Amino acid sequence: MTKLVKGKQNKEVLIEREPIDIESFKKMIRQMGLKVTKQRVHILEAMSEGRAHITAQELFEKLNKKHPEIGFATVYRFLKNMTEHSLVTEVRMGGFPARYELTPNQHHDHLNCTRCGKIVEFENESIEELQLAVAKKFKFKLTGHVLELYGECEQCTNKE
Amino acid sequence: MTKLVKGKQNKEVLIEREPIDIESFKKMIRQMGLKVTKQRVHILEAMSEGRAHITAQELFEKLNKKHPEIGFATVYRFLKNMTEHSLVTEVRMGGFPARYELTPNQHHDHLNCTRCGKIVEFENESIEELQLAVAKKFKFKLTGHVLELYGECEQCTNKE
DNA sequence: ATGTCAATGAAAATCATTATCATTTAAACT
DNA sequence: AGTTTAAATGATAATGATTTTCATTGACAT
Ligand SMILES: [Mn+2]
Ligand SMILES: [Mn+2]
Ligand SMILES: [Zn+2]
Ligand SMILES: [Zn+2]
Repeated sequence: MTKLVKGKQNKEVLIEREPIDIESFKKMIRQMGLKVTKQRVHILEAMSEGRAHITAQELFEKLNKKHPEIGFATVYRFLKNMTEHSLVTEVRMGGFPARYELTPNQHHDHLNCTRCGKIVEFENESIEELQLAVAKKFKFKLTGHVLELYGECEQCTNKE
Repeated sequence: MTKLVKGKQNKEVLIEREPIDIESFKKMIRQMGLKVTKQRVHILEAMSEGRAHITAQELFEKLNKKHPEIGFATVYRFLKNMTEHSLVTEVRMGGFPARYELTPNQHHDHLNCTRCGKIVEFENESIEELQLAVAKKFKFKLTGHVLELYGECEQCTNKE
């Protein structure tokens, strides 16, 4: 069953992202070997505007306003498609529902405020290198990693 | 409903862990402000022997053999208690069920083989320091982090 | 030994996500 | 432009992990 609950819209500190037009969206869909449907284009539009890290539920609710004809199964399905094709990155924080973002050119990890939900994107080349060194030490072929930092942001620390 | 399915028992490369006796288990339970029950002692016993990183289901099934009177609600409940008291550490890999381990003295992160499920524990002081630096840069008070490396272990790479 | 309140276990509920399936539709082909 | 057909959709049911409920049991302070 589908809830329609408002999630608080918290701040994000994002790395640069270039805007994308409808034609590019269609191209992206074709590149995945999928048919171009209005639902898929609308999903990509919705993801490219507003909050970068969005849950499937939030995305469905956002879409539901302008395009009530889109079912949430389609949202989940297409998010999965895009994740498999690395067009979208799935971010899991703790045991919470997965959040999704259009994969930017630049790799990054996340710093999360456990009080207000603020998300900061960062990249640290030294950490990346050290990760490779660790994998090498144990003779692993490194294919991916998850680095999530948790803490309290400045505003939350001050306002208490 | 409760399944009784065998999960494959994969290798682990663990940091040192000192064995714990029943009296210590009881002490741990009392320190959490909880009553000492046989169920809780049995859960701690089961966790201290065998695979270090175990799911709630696996733990329940393991216990079920010797102590069929223990319900899985109790297993979940006590794991949650212990996690909140940092006696147990919850490890989440991808979208898979959470795994639990008795928190060792030494902090560590994990390197996982995505083929065979092998888990290697490691600690890297330089990465820890760099994480602090990142948090500081964004004026966050760092309270925790998740670092999981994914890859293919040597054996899996060879046997393909 | 007794009383009290926490703990337990069976079962139902919840939450996120995935699968099913009848219907619609994109797009390849006349 | 009309026909064909497999892919896509959306309503709904199903799933899997975890949590909650609630009647009963048990730990432990007195
Ligand atoms: Mn991001
Ligand atoms: Mn570990
Ligand atoms: Zn904050
Ligand atoms: Zn392996």
